[in-house]
Amino acid sequence: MKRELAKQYEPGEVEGRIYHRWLDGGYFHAPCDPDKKPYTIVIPPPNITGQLHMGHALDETLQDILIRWKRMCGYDTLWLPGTDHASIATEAKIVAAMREEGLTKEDLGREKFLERAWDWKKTYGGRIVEQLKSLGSSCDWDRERFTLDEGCSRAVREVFVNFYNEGLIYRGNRMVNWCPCCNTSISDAEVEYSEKESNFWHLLYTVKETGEKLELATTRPETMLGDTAVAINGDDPRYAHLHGCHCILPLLNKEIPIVCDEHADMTKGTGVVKITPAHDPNDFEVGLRHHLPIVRTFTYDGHLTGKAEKEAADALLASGRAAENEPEVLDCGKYAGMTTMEARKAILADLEAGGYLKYTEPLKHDVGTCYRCHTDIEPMVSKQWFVRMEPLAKPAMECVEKGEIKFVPERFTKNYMNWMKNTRDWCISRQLWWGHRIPAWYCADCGAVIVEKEDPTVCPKCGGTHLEQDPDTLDTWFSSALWPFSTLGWPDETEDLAHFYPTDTLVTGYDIIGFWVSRMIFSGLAHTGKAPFNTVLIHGLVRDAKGRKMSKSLGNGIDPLEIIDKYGADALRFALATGNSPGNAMRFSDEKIEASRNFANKLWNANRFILMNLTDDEPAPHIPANLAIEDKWIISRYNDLVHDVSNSLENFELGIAVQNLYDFIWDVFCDWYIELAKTRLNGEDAAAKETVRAVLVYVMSNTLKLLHPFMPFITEEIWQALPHEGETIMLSPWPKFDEELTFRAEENAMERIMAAVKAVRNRRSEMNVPPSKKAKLFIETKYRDDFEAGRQFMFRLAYASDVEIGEGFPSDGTVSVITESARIYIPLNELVDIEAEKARLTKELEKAQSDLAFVDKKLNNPGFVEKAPEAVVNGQREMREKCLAKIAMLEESLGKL
RNA sequence: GGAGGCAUAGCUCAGUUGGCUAGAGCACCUGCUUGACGUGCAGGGGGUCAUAGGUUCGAGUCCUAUUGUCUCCACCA
Repeated sequence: MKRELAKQYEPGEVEGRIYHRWLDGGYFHAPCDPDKKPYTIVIPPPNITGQLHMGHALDETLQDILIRWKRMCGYDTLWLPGTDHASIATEAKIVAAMREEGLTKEDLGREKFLERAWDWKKTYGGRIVEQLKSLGSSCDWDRERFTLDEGCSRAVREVFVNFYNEGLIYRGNRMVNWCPCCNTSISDAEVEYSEKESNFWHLLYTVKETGEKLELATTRPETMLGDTAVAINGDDPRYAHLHGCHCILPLLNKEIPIVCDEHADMTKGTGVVKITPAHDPNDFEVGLRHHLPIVRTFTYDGHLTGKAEKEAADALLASGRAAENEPEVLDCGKYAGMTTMEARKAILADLEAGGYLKYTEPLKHDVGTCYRCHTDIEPMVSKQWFVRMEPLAKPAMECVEKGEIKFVPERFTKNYMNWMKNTRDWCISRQLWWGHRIPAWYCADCGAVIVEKEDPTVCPKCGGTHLEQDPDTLDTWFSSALWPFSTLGWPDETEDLAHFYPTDTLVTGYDIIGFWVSRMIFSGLAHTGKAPFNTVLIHGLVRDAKGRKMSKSLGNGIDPLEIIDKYGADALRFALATGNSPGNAMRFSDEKIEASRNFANKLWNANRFILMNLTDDEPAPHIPANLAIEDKWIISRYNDLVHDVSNSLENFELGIAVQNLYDFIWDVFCDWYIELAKTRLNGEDAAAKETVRAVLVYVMSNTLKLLHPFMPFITEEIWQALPHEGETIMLSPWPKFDEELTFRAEENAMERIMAAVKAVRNRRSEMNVPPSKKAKLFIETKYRDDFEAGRQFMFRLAYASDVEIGEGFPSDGTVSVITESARIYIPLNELVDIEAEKARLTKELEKAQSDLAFVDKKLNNPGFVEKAPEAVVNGQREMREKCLAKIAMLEESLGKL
């Protein structure tokens, strides 16, 4: 039982050993026991390409705290882990690696490419999982999932087909955000805006009918070849005479109509706008309203279109199978094949030469970029698959309005609602290979579109066998949206699904409320009829010590693995939980992690002390008979701690729970109780020794349980070394607040003794009396019993050589120390300066009198006495009594001098 | 343009439904080989809680405005 512990805590040696013991014990596995209440969290699946960063570390720490706490509370607790295939991110990395070898996707072909991708997943997907383990995450690894595994893929297919049949998924030509670097469409949510320097180019288009020059400005002159109209506002008096007229498009000498549209804002610029339906989201809408031709002039990889592209498009249009809004393609002639930037230069040069460029105005504006590669986004009309959002968003908003899902902190509800309200149809197809392939087939014979759960071989319309599957894959977030139920076996009605779904708490950063949280909510409601979780706990981002976002480009990222290596996973977790309040950003600094490491070490040493005092056959934790006053005090304080920590956890106030634990362990237990305990431990009374050992073990082992969710490794290691019952602290029952363990009278008595100790120390320190110089203490008090009980502590804690409790002590050659409950004379003869004593006591008296005045002001206010809660008023009355007592003693002492 | 956060000690931040005269860590100053710990112990200095109003018996906490700062969303011919 008894074990020597090292002088300093060495996390490296402990953590791996303990984690394996937990794994071997199967403690993380949720049994799916129908008799127990479930508590479920699904992990936000990290990307397989990812490396553990501080954001993950925070996210996982918060989840593990909740999970370990609920598990100890007796829930059938499931923390379901897994990873995300991260289509764009992964594909981009593999393509980049292939480029090193001089290979392209096309060189390999789809099948070989996917083989590579799966190899990649095997290598790196495992890495992030191992990193999660090093944090101490108590995930049920038996249930680990991957968004592209068989089950998740089946769920994706089910959802796609159902939505398609319900008309909630459709395919069409729409304006999408195109990334010419990733070569794929991306959703609105995936566009990031950043400010860039550019220009307004003021162009002149000639009006055919009047010959006048119409001035308009553009930031994107390279799109002008695709202009199919010029818009003015119908109410604009400046251009009333132009209704029904036409412009001659420069360079192409093409006639295009002047249309009246509300999009043209009279107050901006000249009030004239060029309309390029194929390459601008607003212009696309204008084009639809006025039935303008849609003329595409860019290729999907960011070049200007030429003869080949035009011929292909013409053929499609001629075939009669083109979808609605199928764009025409322009052969851009001399500009064909140029990149958009090259084309901008060439076209501007030609416009200037032709006298069509009036002037250039410098401008800073926000440009949309791809959130993965930060290439400028090209708005393009393109044929894609979309999810119709309006019918899905409605119930998703209602469910949050009705409180079925609660955001913590609440203010993020607004964020969510805002996103849901403004969202447009979700573009879900991606021109990528790594992902869930769209389950749609096109019949080459009749052009039918077939969307089915099983791969079709024959066209159901014409019986033809020339079927071709859509080459595109789905947005990564399409499968993540199903994560809370696809991972539990949906669409099958599994036991896991019945028991663990809906899940309970979702923990994530505010940055993916739109990407992920909202999509899980509408998906859960649409497919399972239930909200996928009841609480969304939002945390902020982890920033560096200067408050900057940690990022690769800044190179200021702190690697959590290095921190674990140096300080231990417990210290990292504790640092991340400390001072963390929901939704707020937190900075990570060396001081913080060092403070946490020091705390772990403090805890470790407190237990070294306990262990070195225990006997070889120390009994299991229990509350012994014959408790001393200080035992009742610490047990009562501990009991309050149980209440406070439990309460804070219930309210997701993890930072407050951590603070409570820190203060109790360090200030209350170590700095006071252990010191108080030494008196008996070093004494000769065997029975008293037995009692104090039992109290030390009882309070410590239970406090370890409260701390366990935050610092799982060290608490397990110490708990095992102490007398204990059960295999692991992980599965020991969470302490309960017990009315029987509240001893307020003893708490008050101890407070009086401790106040006296502090006052003596303070006085001695002020007078520069070293601890080695002991002095006798004369104590006058009306709490005689309390001080009799506490007299023994005066020797150790207040440097007393002797203690006398009584009355009428001499004031000559002594200093008097006055607390609310006692006057203590310390004979320090040669050190005493009567004048200084007078001055000090006078100052204290003034302070006490002003304190009294402060209290009286409140108590003399009828409004306060009538309206404030009784407890608050009584508190003030007690305070008044204490002030009066102190004043009386101070006055008496001054009188004696 | 819309929405939201933050503003508290030299620094980084807590402060739970308004209720003892505002706390912690770090830094700073003074003591200490106190038989668990110097990653420690004891003591100390340091804040008119951004500004101005308001509600209330009572405001760091709630409301309004202002200033500074950060973030998100939208728009940008």
